[in-house]
Amino acid sequence: MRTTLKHIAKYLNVSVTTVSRALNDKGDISPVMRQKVLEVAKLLDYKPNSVAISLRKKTVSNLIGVIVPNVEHYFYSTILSGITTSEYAGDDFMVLTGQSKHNVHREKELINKFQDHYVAGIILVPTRLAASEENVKNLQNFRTPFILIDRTFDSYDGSFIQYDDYQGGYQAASHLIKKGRKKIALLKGNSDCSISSFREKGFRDALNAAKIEIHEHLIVICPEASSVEGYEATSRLLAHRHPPDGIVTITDQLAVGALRRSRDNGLQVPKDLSIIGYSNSEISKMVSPKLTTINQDGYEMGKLAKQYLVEMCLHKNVVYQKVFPSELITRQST
Amino acid sequence: MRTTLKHIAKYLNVSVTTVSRALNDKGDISPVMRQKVLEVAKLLDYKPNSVAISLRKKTVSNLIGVIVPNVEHYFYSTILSGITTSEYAGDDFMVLTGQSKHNVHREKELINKFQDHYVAGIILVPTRLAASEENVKNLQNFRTPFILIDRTFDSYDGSFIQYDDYQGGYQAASHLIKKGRKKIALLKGNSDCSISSFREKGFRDALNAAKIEIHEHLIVICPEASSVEGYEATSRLLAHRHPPDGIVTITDQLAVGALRRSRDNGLQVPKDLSIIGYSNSEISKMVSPKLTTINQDGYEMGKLAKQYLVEMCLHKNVVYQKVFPSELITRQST
DNA sequence: ATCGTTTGCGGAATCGTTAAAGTTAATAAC
DNA sequence: GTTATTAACTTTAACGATTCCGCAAACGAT
Repeated sequence: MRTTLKHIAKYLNVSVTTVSRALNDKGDISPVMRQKVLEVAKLLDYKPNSVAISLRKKTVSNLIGVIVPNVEHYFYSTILSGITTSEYAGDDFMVLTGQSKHNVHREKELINKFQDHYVAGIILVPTRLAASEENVKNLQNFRTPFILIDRTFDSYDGSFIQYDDYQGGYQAASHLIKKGRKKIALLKGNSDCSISSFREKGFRDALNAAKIEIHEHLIVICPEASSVEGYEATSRLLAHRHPPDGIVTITDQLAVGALRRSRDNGLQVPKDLSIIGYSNSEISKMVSPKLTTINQDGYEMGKLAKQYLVEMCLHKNVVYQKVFPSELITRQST
Repeated sequence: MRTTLKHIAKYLNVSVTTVSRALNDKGDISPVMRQKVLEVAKLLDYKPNSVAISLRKKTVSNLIGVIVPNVEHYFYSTILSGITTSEYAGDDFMVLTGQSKHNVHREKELINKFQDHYVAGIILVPTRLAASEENVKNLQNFRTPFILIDRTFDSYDGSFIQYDDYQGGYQAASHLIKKGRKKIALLKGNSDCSISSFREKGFRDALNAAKIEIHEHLIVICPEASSVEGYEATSRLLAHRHPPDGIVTITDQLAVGALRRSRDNGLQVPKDLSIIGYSNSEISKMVSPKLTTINQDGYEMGKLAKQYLVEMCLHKNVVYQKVFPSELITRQST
């Protein structure tokens, strides 16, 4: 049997309340008694029962809920890793994990279940879809603190952490321009994906600033942003009368697909064609030539999100907002 | 405020006990009353408070704990994905996630915290280290049902799910032999890693069965099993007086490193050198040439583990053991 | 009519903890 | 020396659910 407050109380012949107060150092308690209780607690190896605490306090537990679209995806898994690795001092939070699988309905369900379990707070990596906004707005009606990672919404004024996607797109395009590329293609995502839109905007602004013409036929939508799609899109691009000499992509997966297709076409990367990825994923370092890419450190985002969230649980009504500057990582593919 | 049993009871002017019994369909309750309670419960949108249930019933909750060495690792993240994706009927289990980071101490800590939270059961992917055995033995002393994934121990008689590593090593080596390779190298892991040992045993038996000499200098230990190590190990192998014409590896990462080094040496894969990976990871499909590898479907393992665990929670003292046959996936690198 | 059994429900205790209110005894105040 | 005040506890009551025990009505058997 686990040691409870009762055991300690009986041991010292005091009331349970006294023991509770001593351990929490809260309320009327004498230093002498406090010391005695602490000793016995250590002696009996007392560990607070978090379930009972949750029930009693109704919401403040040492549980946080995390929702990512997909744990298999490297970027999301690094976020999760940053959250679950306890580097943050005094941090014994447990992490409830759920995958939305880019399904808004499931996302909502998970949020509900988290609240059932009295989570202290929620870290949410919203779905790529615009519909996630509804869930976020709903979440704001409750007192459960939460923080968004990677994506936000226009009118959103709560806590969030993200990378500067506009700047990332700008940087990627500028890099290719600096390398002397003139016909630059873009493999982007769906139009209702705000991240892709921001990157595209940066891309366009960079080309405009350098007075380089934007060929709309070189801008291809790849909904899944997978390597297969990248392969096929590149296939079509290269078959065109005016093929590109540079390709900007919004994921490393797309870039890897583009890379494979280029090689299959007998092209040399980066001599004939420059390719730049996005995310600095594991794969970007393993393909050859290694991918130039835009860094996105999910681990750091996750770590910071947890720190923020813990602070938010402690002091209500605090808002943390952080935009990491994007960072170009130059390797062999450009 | 959330609806509780009390609310329903007051609404119907009956006792809380009756409501509880009606909802759980357990104990003395008349069909008429049961029906009435169910209706009101739906009307008031009653949802059971899992925290209160946990506290009262002490252990049976709808929470399970999962420990993987590292969520960033693709194989482990697919396992986690299989567990958290609720494809299993009537399954509203929440998942507590923790990373051991291959640290036995941390593994133990996580197990303790899971038990603090009254998890119904635990899914454990043990550390690569032999020391994990201690934690598992300890776990057996409690009544918390648990199941191991990927690794087990000699005397272990509890539930587990794994792939046949011996067969995998055998299959990988046999495949290269069939391709006419004579000087076959092995990039393996540390000696205290049982998985690596099993694969090595399969490898050796396959070579022996085919009467192919095993050159000990072609067997290299790569503790991290990373692509960098694969690159360096291959570097040394190729510099040898009798370089290999085939390389068996225990991870796709090692194989990718080997691939890169081979190309950097001007060798053609698979013409001059065959390389085979292990795990059928994302990367194995993205490099070029695409890697021949041994399949390990983490998603299926995770999914099954959860099914088993749920059953184990329902009917105590059931033991599930499953060994998936290994499966060769032939691609371009051999 | 009487007794035992079954059926269906209510009351109260309980899980481990916290919070509000109540109780001492010692100290301070005049 | 009587009355406030305070410090340091204890008692009691929750949080939301389950479960043991008890009780009354209904039923069947003798």
